[in-house]
Amino acid sequence: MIHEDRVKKLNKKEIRNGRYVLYWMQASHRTEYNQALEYAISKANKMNRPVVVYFGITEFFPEANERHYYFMLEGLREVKSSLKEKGIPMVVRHKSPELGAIELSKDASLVIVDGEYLRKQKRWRSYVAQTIDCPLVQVESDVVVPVEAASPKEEYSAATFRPKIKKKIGTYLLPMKENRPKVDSLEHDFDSFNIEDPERVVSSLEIDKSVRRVEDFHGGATEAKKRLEDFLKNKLDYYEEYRNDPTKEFLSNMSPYLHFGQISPIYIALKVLETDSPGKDAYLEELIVRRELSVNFVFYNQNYDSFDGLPNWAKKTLKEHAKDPRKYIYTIKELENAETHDPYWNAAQIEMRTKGKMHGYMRMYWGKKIIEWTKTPGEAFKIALYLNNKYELDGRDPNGFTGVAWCFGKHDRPWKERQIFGKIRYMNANGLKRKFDADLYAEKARLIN
DNA sequence: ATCGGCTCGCGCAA
DNA sequence: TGCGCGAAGCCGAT
Repeated sequence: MIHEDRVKKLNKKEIRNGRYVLYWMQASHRTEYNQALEYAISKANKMNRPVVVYFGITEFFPEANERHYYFMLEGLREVKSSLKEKGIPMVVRHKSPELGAIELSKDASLVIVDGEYLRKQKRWRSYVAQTIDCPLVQVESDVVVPVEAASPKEEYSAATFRPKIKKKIGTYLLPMKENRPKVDSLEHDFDSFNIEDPERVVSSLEIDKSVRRVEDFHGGATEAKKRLEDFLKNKLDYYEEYRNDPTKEFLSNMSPYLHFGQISPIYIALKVLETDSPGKDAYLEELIVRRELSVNFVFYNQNYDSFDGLPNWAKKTLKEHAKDPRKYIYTIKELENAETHDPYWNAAQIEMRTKGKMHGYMRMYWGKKIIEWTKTPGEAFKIALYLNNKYELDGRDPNGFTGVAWCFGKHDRPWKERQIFGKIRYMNANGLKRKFDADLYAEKARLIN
């Protein structure tokens, strides 16, 4: 059973007697622990209809480049084959996602879509909801606690959000029974875009190819689970101690997989709870409280991707210091090319550019320094978000928008006023050195550059 | 090494 | 209305 709080009717149209139940896959690129897929299967079984899964690949997805497409396609290839094992066809169309959903809805009894919280995806959903002639039902499948159940409003900080979501976790963090569709529909013949070979697909698409795919991360549910097993076995015990040390490898590295929905946060959390590791609580804090606080931010704050979305005290103090003299001013190109005077900052930028994932601790330092080394905080915000979305495999994620905003005071508190930063929390290289061997980190980056 | 101050707003207790 | 407290802070005093 899928909890009713995950389910939201996006229009008021009636279920009709169509040929199949359509699942428009958008956020959750997986077949395991996918509540939207399960919901579609259970609806279809009740109506004695087959399930059809649809995915639309557009070349115009904002800020997506070869790095993201390749990782996504590796994951989608796996989705297609595991759906096939369940007797479910996956139809891929090479067009804007909402247009294919509308076309395929014409023969559907109803359409299910998974949950997403960003502007563009919300617009696609509402356009489809009003255009099609059957229900569009959203099932939130990439959070432990559905966003509106966790809190009815934008939260001020982790401290205000934590007690609210903690009370709800038990209600939603449950093992899920997976059902097979009763009606096999593989014989249905759909015109589908071939995604067997990610390399070929990427070269055939007219996308931004200036950011190459990475060697360090490969997409797909199998790869995600392999990494999770390694984390639980070898790293979780030391997570609390070493997670803020970027010279070590003690993070779960789940964020790219979570971003594309290739693994479920519920699946991860249940696996973590099966252990008796001392790192459990610290990790679940990140996976659930912090991650879903970021969903709360993008869901309730329409300006999640700009300076305007910051709390008033932060905007005020940053504006008051916008004209303070800067010792260093770098252009976006110099930052992008890791050409600053600061070897630690450069190392972080190189790590992101080369690996597709910057260490979590360095993301804070990295963002703070962009404020310090650009002309205005408004420009700094744009540059930080641009670089984050371009190079991180988990770019464009609620976590990314929230992480950048945090550097500018979101979910944080004021500190002693100083030049440029005002009352925003300041960070400097001494802090890095206090916590880990920063020169080793810089040296490692030099080797991969 | 450790500690208090910095500073705003939330939310609970009263 | 008062008060405690907060993602990773820094900084100066002891």
